[in-house]
Amino acid sequence: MNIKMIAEMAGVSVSTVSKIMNNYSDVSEKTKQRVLEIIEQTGYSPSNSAKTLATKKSNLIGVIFAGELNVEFTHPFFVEVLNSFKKQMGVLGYDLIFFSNEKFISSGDYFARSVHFNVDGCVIISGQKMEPTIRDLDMSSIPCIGVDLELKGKKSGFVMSDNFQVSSKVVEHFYLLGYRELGFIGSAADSDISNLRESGYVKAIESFGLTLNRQWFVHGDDFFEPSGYTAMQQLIQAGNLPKAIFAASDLLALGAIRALKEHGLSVPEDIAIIGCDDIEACKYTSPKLSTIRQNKERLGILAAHMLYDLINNQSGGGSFVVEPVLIVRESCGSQLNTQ
Amino acid sequence: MNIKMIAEMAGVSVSTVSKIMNNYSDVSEKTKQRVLEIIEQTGYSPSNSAKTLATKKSNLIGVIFAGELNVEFTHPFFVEVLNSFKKQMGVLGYDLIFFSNEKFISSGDYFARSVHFNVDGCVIISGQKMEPTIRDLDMSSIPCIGVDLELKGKKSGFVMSDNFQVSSKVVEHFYLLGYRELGFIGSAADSDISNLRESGYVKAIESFGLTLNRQWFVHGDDFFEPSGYTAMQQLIQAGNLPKAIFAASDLLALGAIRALKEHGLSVPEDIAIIGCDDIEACKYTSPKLSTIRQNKERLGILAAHMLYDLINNQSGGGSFVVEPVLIVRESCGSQLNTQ
DNA sequence: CTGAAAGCGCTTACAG
DNA sequence: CTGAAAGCGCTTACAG
Repeated sequence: MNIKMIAEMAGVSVSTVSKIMNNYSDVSEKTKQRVLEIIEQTGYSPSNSAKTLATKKSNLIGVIFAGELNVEFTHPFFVEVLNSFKKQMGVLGYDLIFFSNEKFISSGDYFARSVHFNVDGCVIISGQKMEPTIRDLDMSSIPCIGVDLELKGKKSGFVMSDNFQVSSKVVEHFYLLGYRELGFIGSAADSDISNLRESGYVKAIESFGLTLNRQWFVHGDDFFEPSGYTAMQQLIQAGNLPKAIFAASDLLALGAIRALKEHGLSVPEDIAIIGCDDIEACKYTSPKLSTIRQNKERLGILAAHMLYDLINNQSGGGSFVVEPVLIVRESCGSQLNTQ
Repeated sequence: MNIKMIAEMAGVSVSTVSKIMNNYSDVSEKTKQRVLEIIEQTGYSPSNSAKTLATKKSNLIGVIFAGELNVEFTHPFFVEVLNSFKKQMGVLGYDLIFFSNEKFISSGDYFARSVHFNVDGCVIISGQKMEPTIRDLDMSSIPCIGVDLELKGKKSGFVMSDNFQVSSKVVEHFYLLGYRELGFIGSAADSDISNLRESGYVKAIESFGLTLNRQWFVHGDDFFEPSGYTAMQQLIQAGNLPKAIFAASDLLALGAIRALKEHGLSVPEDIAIIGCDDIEACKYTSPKLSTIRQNKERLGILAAHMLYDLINNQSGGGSFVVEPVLIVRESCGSQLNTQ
């Protein structure tokens, strides 16, 4: 079934059918109805490849997770941003394509893949370690939006959480609850996100006039639970513990709590803990984990709208920062101190 | 940059370049090297739409989540199967496309979307309620693989967990631990998966010669935590509690545990519980949740290979069943009884 | 071993 | 308001 067959069935030319499919106004209402009816009956759907070839627009958005391969869909942050991005992009008339073909000329070449598929734009979500080839895409003429990733290209923009606020909200909360001795558990030294949170934390501690004690700052190898466990053990072995700890991820926080429990210490009575990310498990642990939530839905929606504007030349990029929110549950000791 | 420009730069014809790109053998090694070098230098990547138009093969696989819209990426099962499917499909040379465009003629028409994008095949993952339009795709000539979804078309196949075994492993485990009074918490009456697990559970109870007591079978409105909580409350109110309960999802199990705790009952001492799915939270709750895990990675890999074979006419469909595995943690009371 | 030409299914000036 | 024709960038018989 193609446009030629529809044209024949309706007794009109191919051009006329095309015009009708694309909402041109210079077609008589009569022929329009007739053709539309046939399209309806036959269930005809125009070939996207032919259309893309003729127009250079594919209505496809490339989705890229700039980090370790094949963890994307199990990455809680990515997945939620993506969900809201997809929904919004769908409303705007676009479908999503994921690059996974490993037979590709050079598998990390996102720019080549983007021209290969003629995508109208790309969304790039920041993962653990960024691949350098992302820059080629960023600098190209293909519209790109970074999520938690600072893109600088002429046709690029980005959205991110206010990472300074992430940490500053934690410090403020600890401060108001009366904690003065604050520790930190981060990921590896080469993690941008962890470093951003740590430096924001340090700045906030200083701006609250608290004493910064580096011996309470420890780091794991990644953002996962065992790293938090090991990091906390270091702290315990060292002897002198802080009263409250901010962990750069919920899993790190959970690992820390496990280590604490094993040493007969309780959270939040002996030590208060706040995590980061608000993963599903926070609600079901004991104590329930207080955490910082990024507004992932908003991040996704903003990314979609910015990308749309970039594609349609309605904006020259730029960036949006969205405010994180502190979720108070049990592990920070709020109830403890307000009782 | 297109094939014509490459041809001119190399001083050969477009046909020759095409042959080289597609690994035809009837090209001299000399010209082949020259052309390859130019391709390398220019970073040329052939247009997918032109290629698709000419060959009717897109190297694209449509990914469909047959259920409520826009929950897909936050669905733990979907996401893990997809991760492994994507990886395997990538190795086989395919990319993935997600249908989200809501401006499409009729947004639920998966068949039309599939021809629109000329996908080589589709993977359909079973969600809560299946949309009837899935059948059109199933019955079409487009290769399809269902995951946890029985497809019947000539060019279709499916992979699924052995749902009878899911329940039967639970009953066996309970039995060996000495529990004789077994309850069940399911989702709504129209959920296929919940029903499958329930009937398997009933069959297993009977085959172990245990007494089936329907008053210990309760249902929530969905698979989420609050439903488990409410269902458990019903059971508690009714007075007479079973000694062990199998919940059709981990979240239902977690809700049930919360209700139990609130009534001063403890798990597994007063009542043992096994969930289903093995979500991440299981490891971090207290007690840690015993559960049944579907082999999602295997499901994804199998789906990819079957789809590949279907696309390349190397098989006529069929189905694979993969064995679920019981993950013993704390909530089932294993330690309790073996001490 | 190489190349000219038709064809895939659309869109878009352009002529009428 | 309608249609003929060129063109988008590939592939593939086919001729040489």
